[in-house]
Amino acid sequence: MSETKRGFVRNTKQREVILSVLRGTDTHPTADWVYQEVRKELPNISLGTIYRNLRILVESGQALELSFSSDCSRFDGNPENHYHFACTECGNVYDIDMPVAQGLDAEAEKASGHKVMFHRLEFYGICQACGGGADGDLQ
Amino acid sequence: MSETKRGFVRNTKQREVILSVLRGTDTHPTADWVYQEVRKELPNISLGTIYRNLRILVESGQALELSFSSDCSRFDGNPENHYHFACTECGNVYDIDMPVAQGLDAEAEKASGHKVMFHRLEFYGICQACGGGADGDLQ
DNA sequence: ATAAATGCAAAGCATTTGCAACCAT
DNA sequence: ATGGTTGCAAATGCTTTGCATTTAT
Repeated sequence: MSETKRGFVRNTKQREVILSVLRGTDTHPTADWVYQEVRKELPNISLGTIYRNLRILVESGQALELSFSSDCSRFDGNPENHYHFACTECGNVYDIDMPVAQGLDAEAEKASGHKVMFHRLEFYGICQACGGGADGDLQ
Repeated sequence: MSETKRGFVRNTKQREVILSVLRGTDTHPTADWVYQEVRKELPNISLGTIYRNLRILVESGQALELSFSSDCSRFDGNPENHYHFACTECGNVYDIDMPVAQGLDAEAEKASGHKVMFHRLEFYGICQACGGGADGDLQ
């Protein structure tokens, strides 16, 4: 789940262009959009290279991936809005019993100018079962 | 993107069992896990039926789907943690310029007992371009 | 020279969909 | 009887991967 280590990384024209495309937009593009864009400069690049490099950029902290922790949807029988904790180690998702901060919606609405209906909040870290206690502070 | 309207919905044994399986666990199962579980009671049910009914349950507010707004990953060239707004109408994702609430991590850690490293917060609603102004209150 | 990175195509997976049969209303 | 629902299988779409070749070091 966490293959964050990579011996060393070579600089390639492809990765350079991908990163500059990513930095040059605020549209939170999909991999395919990046592909189409990069192709204008490197017509022979392949989608596989886009994916491989996006992953490298995310793992090395140069880009953010916007998606839920899991690669597939998970479902919750409790339809009321509540928060979740996802363990980055084992992938388990837990409910968090803490009050929903409604004030955040108003704050975001003022900051963005968009009509905010609700929000979703997920916490990430190491769960108790994986050795990450709330007060452990192992590292 | 929003096919929330459905003429009327019939009650079926399949949907009943799916909902009870969903209500009977707190593991935030995947569609496939639900499938395996429901199969113990209805051996002939198909995965397609699971997916169709999970969608109905989510659309009718009886269950929650845990996933990012989009069906595919989106990438952000800004690697610093910040919040996003996703329009439920057009699917566009916008950055929100508001301070990251670090206090939330401590609160979640206390409430959950897990070691929290960071959190992700997304707001949902109607963006300005789709007619949802911050003060509009159209409805 | 050496191993990382690429392009290409095939494969993998989660999810959706077309369709004939079925069944709740 | 009507049309929503199902089971099945094929299809779709995003993402990954195997491999021979290229290329940064």
